[in-house]
Amino acid sequence: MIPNFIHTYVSVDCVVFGFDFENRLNILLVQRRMEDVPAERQRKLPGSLILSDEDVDGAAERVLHELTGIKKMVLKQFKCFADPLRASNQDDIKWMDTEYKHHIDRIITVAYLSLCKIDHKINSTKYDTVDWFPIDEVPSLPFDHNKIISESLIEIRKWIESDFSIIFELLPKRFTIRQLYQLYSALSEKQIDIKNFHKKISSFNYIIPLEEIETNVSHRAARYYRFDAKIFKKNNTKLIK
Amino acid sequence: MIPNFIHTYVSVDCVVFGFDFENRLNILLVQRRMEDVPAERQRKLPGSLILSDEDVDGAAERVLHELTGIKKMVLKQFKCFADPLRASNQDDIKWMDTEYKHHIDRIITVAYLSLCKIDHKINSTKYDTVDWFPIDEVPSLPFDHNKIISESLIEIRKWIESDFSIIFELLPKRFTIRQLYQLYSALSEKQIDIKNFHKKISSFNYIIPLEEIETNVSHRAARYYRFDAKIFKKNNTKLIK
DNA sequence: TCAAAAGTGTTAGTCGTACACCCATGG
DNA sequence: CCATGGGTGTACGACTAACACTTTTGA
Repeated sequence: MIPNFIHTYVSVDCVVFGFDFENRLNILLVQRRMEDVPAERQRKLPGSLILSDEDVDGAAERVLHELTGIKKMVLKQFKCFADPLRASNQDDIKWMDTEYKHHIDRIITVAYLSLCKIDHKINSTKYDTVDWFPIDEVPSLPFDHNKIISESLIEIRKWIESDFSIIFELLPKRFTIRQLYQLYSALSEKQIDIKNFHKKISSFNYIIPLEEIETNVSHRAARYYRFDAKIFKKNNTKLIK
Repeated sequence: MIPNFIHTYVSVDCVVFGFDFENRLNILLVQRRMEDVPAERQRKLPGSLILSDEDVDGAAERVLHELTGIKKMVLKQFKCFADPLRASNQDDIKWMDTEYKHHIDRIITVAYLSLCKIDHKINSTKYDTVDWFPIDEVPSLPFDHNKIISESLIEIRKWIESDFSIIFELLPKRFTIRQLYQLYSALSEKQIDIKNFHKKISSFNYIIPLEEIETNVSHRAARYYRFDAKIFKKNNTKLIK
């Protein structure tokens, strides 16, 4: 043992975004089980220590699969959090003692972003409770999970900017241009006129108009569209600057 | 001890870029001392294990300071490398044994980008040998350092794109627009006509023309300019899209 | 008939690109 | 006087932003 250098466990934590029907960004939180702690303090980001034969990407894929039951989810590593005091809260140390059957007093984590259609069924093999929380209703979380979430918001915006196509991971397979507009507005600083946005989007050959239109709306029904990833990849350019 | 979960050392490694007078991107490599290994195999990225009271950013700052003697260098964390086999080469294990006086067989690292004016004096308090290598002349390196470098190239391009002002960290304090052009060309896919580049750059109010001009050139002497960070921050916008 | 949103068209202005032209300097 | 690069001007086309206008639907 070298006393000066850290010798520690390493975890991954995943911030999974969804976009709800009220045009809000949401995040998946799980429940950790602890006695003597009020239910509101029981939420946390899904995550896990890394196994001895795992790479970090592999660990994140495992966490996401155990969380949702979905096989292949898009994911992006965005930052390593290693503040020496990030796991120094007594509740957190106590939780790790029981969860991992071992006393852990420092731990560094590698944070991942992921995206999920909010209407997709969540089938967790690991957690009893998995819920969507609108980002402005996320409670106070253990460790530095609130900090991770706030940095993930900056990161998802950069991600959309550098690869517009991943925005469709958050939308249903068929969507209206207004839905796309509202999602884009929630994720981008730039505010675009919706009419011009409509014109621009519908001009892209990888946005395919469907026969279906909205029903039971008190205004002219909007057309549904789908995103064609193959055509997008051919053009490859990022068409929204 | 939990056998399934990794319990490991964590290091930081820094890829420090410079831009030489032949318009090539360079990288700083240090020498590790090992007997029975040919000199060509002795190069590596500057790095260190993290100390027990350090955050990763702090460790990277320490490494950069020990490497160059410069107090504040811009730096950016870009990726955690944690392949279980990244430190499984026998030479590398042997080197860690002597360097850290302890047997280490797995180690994960957090990679950082940094930028340095290539004419700045390097005053290392830790390494005897620190040298600039043009990126296409980087030798085969230990661990996954070659992989880290190739990913850092993608990352520095993204960085320039998202914050144009950091490009001036690589240029001398006074520079010609041609120098800036050549650096930009080396870092960007977009190829711009140099005349239009000139017109655009010189129109920015944070690019200040100096009285000085080139001497001893066999053509009309170019004016020197300097970058004014304060004025840039006021405008804040990224002016090259 | 009204409100609300879909969807199309027009126009003015901005910005990038291409290129012509003149300037300055050393060989 | 020529080659080389500095530096400025112009003109065209593409894209953006603002907004008017028409269409469709339920209440």
